[in-house]
Amino acid sequence: MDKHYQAQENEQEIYQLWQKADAFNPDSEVNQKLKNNDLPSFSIIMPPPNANDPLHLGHACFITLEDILIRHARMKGHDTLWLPGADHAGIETQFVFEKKLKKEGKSRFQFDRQDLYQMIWDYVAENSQTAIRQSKQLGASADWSRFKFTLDEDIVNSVLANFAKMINDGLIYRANRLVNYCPKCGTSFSNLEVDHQDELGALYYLKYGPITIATTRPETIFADVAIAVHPQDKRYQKYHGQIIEYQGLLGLVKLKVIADDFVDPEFGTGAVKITPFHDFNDFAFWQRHQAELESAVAKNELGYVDLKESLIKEKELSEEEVKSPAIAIDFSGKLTKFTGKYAGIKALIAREAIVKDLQEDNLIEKIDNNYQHAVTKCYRCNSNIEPLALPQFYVKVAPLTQAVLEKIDNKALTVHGAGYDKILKHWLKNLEDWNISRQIVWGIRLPVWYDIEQNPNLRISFIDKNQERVTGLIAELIKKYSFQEIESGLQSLSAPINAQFIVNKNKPDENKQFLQETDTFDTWFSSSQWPVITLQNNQKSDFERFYPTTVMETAYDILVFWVMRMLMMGLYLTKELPFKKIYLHGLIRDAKGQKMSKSKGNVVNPLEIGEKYGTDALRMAIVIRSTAGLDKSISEADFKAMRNLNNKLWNAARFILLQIKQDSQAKVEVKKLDKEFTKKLQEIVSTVSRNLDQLQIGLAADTLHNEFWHWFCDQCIEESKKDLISQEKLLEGLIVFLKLFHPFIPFVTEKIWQILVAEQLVDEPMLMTSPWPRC
RNA sequence: GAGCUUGUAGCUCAGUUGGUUAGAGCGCUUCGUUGACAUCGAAGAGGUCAGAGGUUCGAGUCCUCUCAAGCUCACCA
Repeated sequence: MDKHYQAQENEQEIYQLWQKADAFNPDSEVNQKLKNNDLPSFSIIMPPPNANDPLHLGHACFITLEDILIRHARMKGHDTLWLPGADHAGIETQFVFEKKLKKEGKSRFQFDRQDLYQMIWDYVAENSQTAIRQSKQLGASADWSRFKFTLDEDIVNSVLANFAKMINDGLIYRANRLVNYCPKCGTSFSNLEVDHQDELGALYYLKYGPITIATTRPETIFADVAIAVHPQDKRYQKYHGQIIEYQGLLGLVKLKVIADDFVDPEFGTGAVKITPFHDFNDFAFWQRHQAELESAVAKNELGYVDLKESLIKEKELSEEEVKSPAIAIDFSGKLTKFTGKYAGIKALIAREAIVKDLQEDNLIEKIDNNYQHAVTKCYRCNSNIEPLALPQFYVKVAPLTQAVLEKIDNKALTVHGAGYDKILKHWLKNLEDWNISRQIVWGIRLPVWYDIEQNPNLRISFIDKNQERVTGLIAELIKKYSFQEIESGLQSLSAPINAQFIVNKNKPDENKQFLQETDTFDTWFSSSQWPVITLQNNQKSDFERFYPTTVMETAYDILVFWVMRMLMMGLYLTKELPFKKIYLHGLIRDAKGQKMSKSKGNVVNPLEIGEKYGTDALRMAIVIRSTAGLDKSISEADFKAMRNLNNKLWNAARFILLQIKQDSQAKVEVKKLDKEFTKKLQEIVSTVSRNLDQLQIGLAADTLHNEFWHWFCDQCIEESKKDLISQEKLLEGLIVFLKLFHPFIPFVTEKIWQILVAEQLVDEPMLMTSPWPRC
């Protein structure tokens, strides 16, 4: 044996040893032999990394924690499965791909959806093997033969079938509401995917005839329908129910004054403009007061009536548009025809022009330029989110969250991680319906079909055979283009809220002209079913054998995105929660406790650390003294210290082997401290086992480290030199420590074990599939 | 506005159902070590466990309040 343990030389070889024995697969011979049929199965579904992501410390963290639990369970004799996978990560991936297109001077609008999908598929395929290869480098003992990707055909079929089931059960419905729309990303987001940032902006006090209102968004005034005031506010009581008139920027404006106690009389002037299609509060107001407002809007008695009148005359307005409130901003973030001369200008730029014109017309009372308020931002690209009306599919969450809450109250679930059980419950009690439609290509397309004869008002855009982009209503376009040309070049489709549709995996009738919905599912809609559908689409008995899974281990920051939704969907689909325990780990921070980020330049690459100090050192540094739910700082010194631990283990083994070889003829003799030694060793086994059973992984690692170094090495080995402890006991101790350490530092322990095998000092051919010490 | 979490050695953090003298790594001081390991060992300095009160035979651990830091959600016309 070398004087120092050389991690780099051994790791690959050892991983191959395990793979050759098929030791990750619960069905393999080695594992069947190890299995204790009295114990329940033990399974973990690996959080699927984004197929496009290179590995970072976050991955290293979950791989290490899960691998520890899995290796421990396997050695204990559970029927053990760790099922790996990858996620297509819809918006994330399409966003990265579009950036790449932009660099090449191209845009997604140049391609029809089939071509775009294929291009992204190829791009992802290039990178997706990297994550698998790197996970293996970290020692992950996952069963790669059961690997699943969210866009695998069988997985997609399950997601589609479950969508149909939910439609039938009345758990999914289509509704036309305001959504969080990012004009830059070109898609809507759920409430969980937007950020609120405080910004210094301006609050404009605009003169609406006799009433002055305060607003931050003057560019939306063209879509106003009413003014809201507080019912008790004496200043405005004489106007309740009245229609006020004044000369606005683009002619005559008529607005109805309505009392509603959502208005704060202390704020601004106590009067608010109501713009239903550009603000969530105003939309809710519109729904509350629709009876009072709708017919007046339809008869063009509210809003910028002159402007609308001229649009009607010029036949620029469809019947449907006349009947509902105006829309001032479109999905590209530009102003619409309802804004007259400002049409086609981007919202923020138009705001400046409009404010200037309002000032010239003396329609601004004052401007407060020091107004601090929260602006909603796209979590992906940080653009301003535009609340826009769009028909979307929603999951009705109340029945699902209720069922989960009942299970939690019945103690069917334990959450490990600083207070996150309470946070989970809070979310389940307050969750709003979930918008699952996304206007992107990279994802699972909704199995929803529109017959174009029944739905002449479908608004579509497609690439024609001359590679030109064409946009319009299907009823008009079908006169000029063949159905086939439209369908094959289709980019996007927007169906009105009253559209008739059929839910079916394939086109419902080949003889009719059906177009498929172009929206794709929110990535989390498929991931929320992950534990169920990965097991259902694997080996025949996997679902019965491994569901519900034992532990869901993941970072706390995706508790609500993923874990909560898996609970809801898993319970709905199978009548059982998808896991019994949740273990949430924290973020890994740098030595100063700062978040790692590319811009700060403090990102640690786990593979570089692995090369420098060994994968075992990396793994041990990540978990030792870590606590569920709390962040952990790691510095270079920590990796070094753990490298030293591995070397210490190596040298302890080397010493014991040297002694045994030297005195190979010596008689077996009981020494003075042998009995005490055995007792203490037993205590360590039971402490570490208990820690691991209770998911106290950081504590288990700390216990092992201290007992091995300061008791076994500093005391026992020294005592054996004084002839107080026998060699047999030391060897026994080494074997026990190798087993206890193996889940944490699998490579160095297995390497030492292989040396013991060669010296015929142990019976089991592999440490990985040897039984856990009895306690 | 509401909720959650954290506060222990110079730094980063453990501390298991409340139970001897509160631990580890790194750093610091002194000494040692040519036969396991300098990737080492021995000895040591360094802690009013944020503060105050309470429960208890006994509190770093449980309860209440205060202070400080961080995170999340909601509102913001």
